[in-house]
Amino acid sequence: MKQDALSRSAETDSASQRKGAANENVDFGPLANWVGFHLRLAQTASFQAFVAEAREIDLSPGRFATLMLIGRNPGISQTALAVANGRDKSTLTPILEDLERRGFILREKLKTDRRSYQLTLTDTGKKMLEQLTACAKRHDDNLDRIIGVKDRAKFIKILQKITAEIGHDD
Amino acid sequence: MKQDALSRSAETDSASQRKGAANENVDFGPLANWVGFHLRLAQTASFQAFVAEAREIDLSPGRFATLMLIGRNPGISQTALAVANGRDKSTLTPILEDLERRGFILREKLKTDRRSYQLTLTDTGKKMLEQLTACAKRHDDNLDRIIGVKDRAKFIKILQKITAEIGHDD
DNA sequence: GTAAATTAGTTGGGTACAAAACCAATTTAG
DNA sequence: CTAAATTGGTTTTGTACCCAACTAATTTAC
Repeated sequence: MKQDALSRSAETDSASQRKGAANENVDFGPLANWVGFHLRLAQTASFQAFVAEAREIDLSPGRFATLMLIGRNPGISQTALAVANGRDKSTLTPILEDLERRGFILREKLKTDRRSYQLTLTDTGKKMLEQLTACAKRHDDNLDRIIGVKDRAKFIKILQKITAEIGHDD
Repeated sequence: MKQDALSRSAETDSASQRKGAANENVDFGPLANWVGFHLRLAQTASFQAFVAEAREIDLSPGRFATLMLIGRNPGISQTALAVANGRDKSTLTPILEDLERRGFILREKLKTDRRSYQLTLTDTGKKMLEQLTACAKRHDDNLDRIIGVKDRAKFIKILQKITAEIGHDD
């Protein structure tokens, strides 16, 4: 029920004298019931799976969300993009540079405010976004299968609630 | 229903002439329904909140899980620890070095297999673990309040299912 | 026995991220 | 209009992570 890469090695391992700290027998203590811990594990796993799914295309999940947000909000600024994306604006600098270099996006200075950029997708970018969308859909269908259609909405709602409310010690 | 960290800043921001790409009006497109995206946002938020909660103590969530696992499984090896922790063993190298340097853990070579280390907590380490446990409990209670006691078990179960099943394309 | 394969841990190279300090353009106060 | 504050974006610095290549210890094959 909880086989990771580990159980494989335990089975492969004919010698049973594993010294008390093998995989299945690890005691997680209170960790086993802590949301944050499982959140991290699930996020990591899902991320990895996405990367695998999108292996043929050479664009990470982070890039994907970025493209999607630009596609949906043409003219968006880097700061707004960062906020929507839940990342620091400084994180976006190299990502956007890369996306521009690869010809997926355009960065035009605003006439009215020459500090800020106006981000839009190029045609190539739009094509890429379509590919990625298909790919992400496959990935998400997988998640659907695992979560179950019935619980999905509720699950997402809880995730959103966590994002919105935690740390905002109201 | 979908306020992120963003809405806060939008409220703080008295000037309402945000130029069309502000926070609330961002169109997330299909992203809004994708589990992976929300998983990332929630994980990041939860992580940040933990760090804030544990600010007085100077130990990150990752360190915390590591300490807990060693405390619960004295003598565990670095590799087993990495697996349980869902991280690469190479990631643990500097972390364990740090924990050892700070006097929280002991790393003893096994007599029977001089390649591997046997990890245990020192008394200081045990004290620290207790502090952290209390701190993590506060953090988790917060999450509890957000998720609701009723849904918590189910939520965790789904997270585990994702961790276990995704990528194992059966 | 020695050679090949395996295993525990480390090192090096690279990505993704945040925080703080910074620059330049713009707005606000006086 | 000028000085101060604010804002959009970049740079720098530091952490956390993975992967692939490596070393040393141990096991397996012959």
